[in-house]
Amino acid sequence: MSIASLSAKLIRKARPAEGRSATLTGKVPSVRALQKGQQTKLAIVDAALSLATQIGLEGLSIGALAEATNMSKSGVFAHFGSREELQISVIHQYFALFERDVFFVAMEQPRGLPRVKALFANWMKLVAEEIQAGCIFISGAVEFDDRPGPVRDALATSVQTWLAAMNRSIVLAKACGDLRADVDEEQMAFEIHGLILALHYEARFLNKPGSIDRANKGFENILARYGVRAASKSKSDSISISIS
Amino acid sequence: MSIASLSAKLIRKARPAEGRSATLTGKVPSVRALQKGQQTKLAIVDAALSLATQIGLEGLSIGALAEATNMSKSGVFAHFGSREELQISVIHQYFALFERDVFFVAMEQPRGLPRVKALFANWMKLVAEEIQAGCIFISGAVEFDDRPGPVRDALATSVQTWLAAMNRSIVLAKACGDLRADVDEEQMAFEIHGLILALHYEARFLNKPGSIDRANKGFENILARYGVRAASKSKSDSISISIS
DNA sequence: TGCAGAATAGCACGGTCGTTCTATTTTGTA
DNA sequence: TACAAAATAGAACGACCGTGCTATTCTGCA
Repeated sequence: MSIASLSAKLIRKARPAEGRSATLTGKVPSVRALQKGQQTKLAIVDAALSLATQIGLEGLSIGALAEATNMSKSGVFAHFGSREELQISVIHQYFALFERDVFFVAMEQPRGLPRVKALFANWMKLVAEEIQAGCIFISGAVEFDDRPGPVRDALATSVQTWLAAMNRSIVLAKACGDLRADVDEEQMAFEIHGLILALHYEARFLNKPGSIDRANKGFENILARYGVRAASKSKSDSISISIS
Repeated sequence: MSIASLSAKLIRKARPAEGRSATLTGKVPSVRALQKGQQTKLAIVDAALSLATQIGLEGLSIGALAEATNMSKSGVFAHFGSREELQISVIHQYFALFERDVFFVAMEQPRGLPRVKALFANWMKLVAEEIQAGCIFISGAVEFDDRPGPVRDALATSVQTWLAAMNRSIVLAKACGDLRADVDEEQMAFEIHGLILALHYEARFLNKPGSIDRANKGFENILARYGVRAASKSKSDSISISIS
């Protein structure tokens, strides 16, 4: 629940609060007039997102975006005020998509291992579906790791929110006994993250077949290591002095 | 050995054969005159490499490179004939560096687990040292995964050569009994690759402390799973049919 | 229906990009 | 030392970029 509220914070920031309440109450007149603008703005952002997943956030150009939406450059530009703001909007939009298709769906699973599994499966599905599209959480990290500024900040915040959610699900799984008591949650999250990145790399860049299977197998291996079922084998010596 | 010759092929391709023999024989006059040119060209490529590790291969601009080397744009340009050729030169140069610092050093270790460990350690050291610099095998993969052409080809070839070398070292380790007989080498290589990618991502983009330790721990976990010591528990069935 | 104000278009500016062409300088050698 | 060739510089090109300014069109409400 605290995870949901954590990410909901970001969402609310993406779209001004006035716009939301307006659709509900229909009271404020000047806000209702904005509807058309918001509508095309959303269309622009959608086009920008599908463009950014192909050529990256840095590759996004207002000219190309104008052409893709059959608008003038200045028409597109007016909605954002700067290219950076456009990029940030795209990041927020992608975050919303990520939240909907990966996070919320998985939250329907009961806490514990089922939820962790669902998060990984959905995550992988998104990345795998995007083999022709690319994940901007991954491409953006490379593009902006040496480029400070508001775009990097927005990206880092989104990614960290997501990784924190993943981490929290692991903590919960450990707490409710689905994982061994000595599990280092950060370590486990790190290794899972690695699987996703390797999948994205080998499938998308190297076009290597079987990458999805390897990611799945890797996840099974991780579960075999950290799950309680794995520890039950050596139950006798699981008094576990366990140095590291 | 076959790994070395495999990568040596690439190196030789990077610098024209004439240039090399000239330094040995000193016979051909027109070639000796090239020396100065080759010299500054190498200086340019070095500058380009350190520039590319920061802002990426796509961020490389001839103007910026000219400024960095105190040359004119056309002076720099003349050495390559096109921006793409410059990018390819940078890739080859990085491959040579990678080969020297990661591959050749590790080859001094005896085949088997020691060599696999050395390869991973050197690989990680390069990526970790580059936390302030960035690995163009990683950033380039993202930049060019949707951009066909000679640059992508050069990058993919370099990466695949390296990954194949890593893979081969695992195969050898399995063959000489350091790894369990039922190890899926590709799977193991995939998981190791994931660790490196996660390290690069979390350390470089998220500035998360402890990433190096997590990568090391992840490698230990992989070894615990695939190494014979882990299997030695069930030593009786390690008569090792050892197919490959 | 008419009228504010929002939404969009058109145009131009300064800048950087890769590239080409033509001098000019530098190099290595006969 | 002189000379051919290689190496470098300089200026200019067309293209695209983000952005600001000023019309023009469109929208939604009185």
